[in-house]
Amino acid sequence: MAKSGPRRAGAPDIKVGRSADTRAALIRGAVAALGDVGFAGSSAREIADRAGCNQALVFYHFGSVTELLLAALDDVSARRLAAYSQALDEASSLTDLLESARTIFSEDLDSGHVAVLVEMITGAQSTPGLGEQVAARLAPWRDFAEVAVRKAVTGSPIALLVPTRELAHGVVAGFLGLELLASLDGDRVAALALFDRAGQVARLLDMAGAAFPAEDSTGDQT
Amino acid sequence: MAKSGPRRAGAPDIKVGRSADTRAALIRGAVAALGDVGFAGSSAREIADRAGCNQALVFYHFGSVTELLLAALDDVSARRLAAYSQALDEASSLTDLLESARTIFSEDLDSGHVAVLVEMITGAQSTPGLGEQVAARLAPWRDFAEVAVRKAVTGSPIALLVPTRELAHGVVAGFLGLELLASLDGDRVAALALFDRAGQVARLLDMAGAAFPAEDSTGDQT
DNA sequence: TACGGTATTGAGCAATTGCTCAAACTATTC
DNA sequence: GAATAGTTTGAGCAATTGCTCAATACCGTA
Repeated sequence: MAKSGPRRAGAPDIKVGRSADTRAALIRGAVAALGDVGFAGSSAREIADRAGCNQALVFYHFGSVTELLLAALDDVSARRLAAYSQALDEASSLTDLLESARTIFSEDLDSGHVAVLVEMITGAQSTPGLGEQVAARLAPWRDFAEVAVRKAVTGSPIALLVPTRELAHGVVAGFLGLELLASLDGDRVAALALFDRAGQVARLLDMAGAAFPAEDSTGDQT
Repeated sequence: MAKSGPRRAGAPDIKVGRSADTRAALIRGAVAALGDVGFAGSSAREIADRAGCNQALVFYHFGSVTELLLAALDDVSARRLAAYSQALDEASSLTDLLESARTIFSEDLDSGHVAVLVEMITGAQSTPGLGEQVAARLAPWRDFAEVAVRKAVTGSPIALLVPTRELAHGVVAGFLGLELLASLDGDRVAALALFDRAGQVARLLDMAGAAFPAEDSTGDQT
């Protein structure tokens, strides 16, 4: 939660007091609940129990369960976005960037942050109107993607695609130990994409060749 | 008013009279409900309304809502699997097979069958134990994959991967008009896979070259 | 027509949900 | 200590859920 900057306006200041701790605890409880029992199971009482407080506080501080879940999404999304942005800034090559993104994503997986994104994206389907709100909350990722594209060379927003593709893969492959889909490891997905788009392999390979001069030598761009 | 007839259509008002008809109507209602209001919204009353019968019939015929949803999954899965299997039998080449699979998948998308699979896979997460049952119901796909692998040449279960990859893509990209992810069209996903796995491109290309003697017939943009 | 089993219905129960509310607690300032 | 504002609590309401059940409509058969 890097809140750097001398003066940063824009964040709506809420009443400061003991309530800040409660808010934080509720958000942490929401993140934990989303990971453990999913979107459908994340009721006000479930979250409040994990936060160690009364369920009425959910409505006192956030107005509704949905708003609390969106706040949790914001929290996780901002944390992830900040990490990827920093990796983008510090990367000296695409290979470098890819490696950083993969490390960050792995950490996010362990911490359950990926689960929060997946649950909010998928769970929003069951609540009319929530999908648009989730999309709005994730809008900063698109801005990030544009920056990443400009910093990259090929027009492929690789820095964005890494987390989103992994997310897409995780959504299906990670579900409930579903053997069929879980058996599709990354290599097979890549192989599929190749076979599925065999007609475009040559063109893409040209691009890949430009971006990756050799397998282990890092082509430097910036 | 509605006459009984085994005509699969979108009209949800079906008069029930006999047991078999009621069962079929309930399954159709479940398929429609899963597509329209998702897993969480597919309650017994919601499904029964779409089937034009009383909600108690859900429990009379299927024992529980979950069993009805699983029956709907079976129905859709069997239909899809049969279509893909026939395409696999009749295909004279992998390119041929790929084209057939794509056509079938497109039809499944329009008919809402893909939505049923997605909803059952994703929604099962919120019900403890349901994930394993969904996995068990989808087990025939793995057997199909093995047959497909044997009939193919490269060891890549392309006929299976086509629907599952499209499914994975659709799960994320199709969600609620989520602009960020929806902008990831197939070409970009393929491009990502290439960039992400640049080190394996050469090996995979060799396999592709063996599998696709003449690949330009797909008419895709080059 | 009467009978017996099947299919269907509406009412209703227990549990859970999001959410409200009045009372009670806490911390700060007089 | 008292007043005030902010925070927390437990009870409770209306709606919805999965599911049960007794009553009844339906249908083939005797």
